[in-house]
Amino acid sequence: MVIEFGQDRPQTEEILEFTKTKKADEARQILFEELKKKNLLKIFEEIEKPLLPVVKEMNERGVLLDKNIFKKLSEKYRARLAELEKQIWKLAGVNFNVSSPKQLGEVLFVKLGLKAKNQKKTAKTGMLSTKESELEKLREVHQIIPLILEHRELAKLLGTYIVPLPALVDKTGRLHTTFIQAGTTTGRMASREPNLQNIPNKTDVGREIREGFVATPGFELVSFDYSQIELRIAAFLSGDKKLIEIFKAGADVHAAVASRVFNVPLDEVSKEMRRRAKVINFGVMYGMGVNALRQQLGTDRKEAQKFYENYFQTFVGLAKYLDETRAAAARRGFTETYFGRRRYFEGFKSPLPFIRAAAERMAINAPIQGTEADVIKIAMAQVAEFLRKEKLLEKVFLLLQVHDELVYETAENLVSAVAPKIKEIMENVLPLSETKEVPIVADVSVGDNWGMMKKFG
DNA sequence: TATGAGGGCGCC
DNA sequence: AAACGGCGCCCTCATA
Repeated sequence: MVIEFGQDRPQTEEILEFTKTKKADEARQILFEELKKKNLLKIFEEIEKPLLPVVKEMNERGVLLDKNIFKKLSEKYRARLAELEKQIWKLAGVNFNVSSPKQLGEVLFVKLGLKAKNQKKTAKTGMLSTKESELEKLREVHQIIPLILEHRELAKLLGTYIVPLPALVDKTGRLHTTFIQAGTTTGRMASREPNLQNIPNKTDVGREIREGFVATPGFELVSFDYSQIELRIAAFLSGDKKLIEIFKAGADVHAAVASRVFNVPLDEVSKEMRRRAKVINFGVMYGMGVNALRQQLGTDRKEAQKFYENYFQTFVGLAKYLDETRAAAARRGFTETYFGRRRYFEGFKSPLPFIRAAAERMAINAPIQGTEADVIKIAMAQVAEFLRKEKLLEKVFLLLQVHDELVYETAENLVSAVAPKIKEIMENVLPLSETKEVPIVADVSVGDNWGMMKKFG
């Protein structure tokens, strides 16, 4: 029997229907047989099961919001948005809904007649796209463009975070998401209603929103961030000698990669060289091809091709690993993380090359992203166990998990004692003996709110 | 008024 | 055209 559930939180009735049984006990048997068959009992018993109460507690604790901050931001950005709209309408010579891609496209591409040489079209309807990367191409062409981009950013943040979030807090001012433990195909968790795994962080405006996520009085927020964990995982999964050496040396990984690929001494690595290395370092783990690389780097095809080749000629172990992962996934129909978590694929059976290529990219990413998910899940449960043993359950609370980051709320007087312990637990889920000596590192920061955190230690 | 598709974008 | 993995949610707009 091939089980294809595709549901992250099935109700009991749905489980019974799915297993075609009437009794919960029988359904349980059937599901465990399936786990056994897929070699997933260990993942369930050792990673997911101990995590169940931890996720439950995290959902129930919630995070305190400062409504005042949201109110101020709301007033400020509503006003700015109105200003922008007025200016945009004036420059366009017509009043229209700036938030409507259809109307905006009409204004930009027909009325104003703007067009860059590589203006992309949308996938389904073939209209000229107004997405940010396309508008960037027109930034210097017309003064309306920067106004639209600012409008986009503010409208997004206002509509998605600033207005909705404070309306969702409970009587005590706390906001509760639902973390879904089995929310993704790779093993990562998901967060819903609201999603607290995509709170803005990139721009200054975005970070202001994080300042509204505050510590309970008497507590501090303490955040632990795995540093470049996916790339470290790629290094030890692939066994790539050079990449492993880079991490063992503990230097700036993107700069070090640039130094190797461009064949220049570390101190001669330019900003641009580092930027390019960073793009490909990330791209590799997503199965990026030359074309996507070219697009991201903003270079021509030839240069991107050369860079791509240099990269894989430098990191031959990584190249070999990626090839083998693709091949094994196609042959077996699934991939496995370091801990044995599987992801199954249908795409390899498809006659359509595009579908098979998509399956290959997913197969490249799944073991890396999935191992990251395994590691942080193990850490969450181990930290919880530590807090239990040390009788710290009323002093330290896990609030959020954001894939490679854990945010705890810690009684002020305990931060300096507890933070190093949590850091240590996180870093030793995988000891050096299991990572081919690649260190797993977590950076710690502390603050009264999530927007202004200071490096700890 | 409710629903789903489409375009778009926030995070890791 | 898409061409880079994993998510959830917003607004618009057509349709029921």
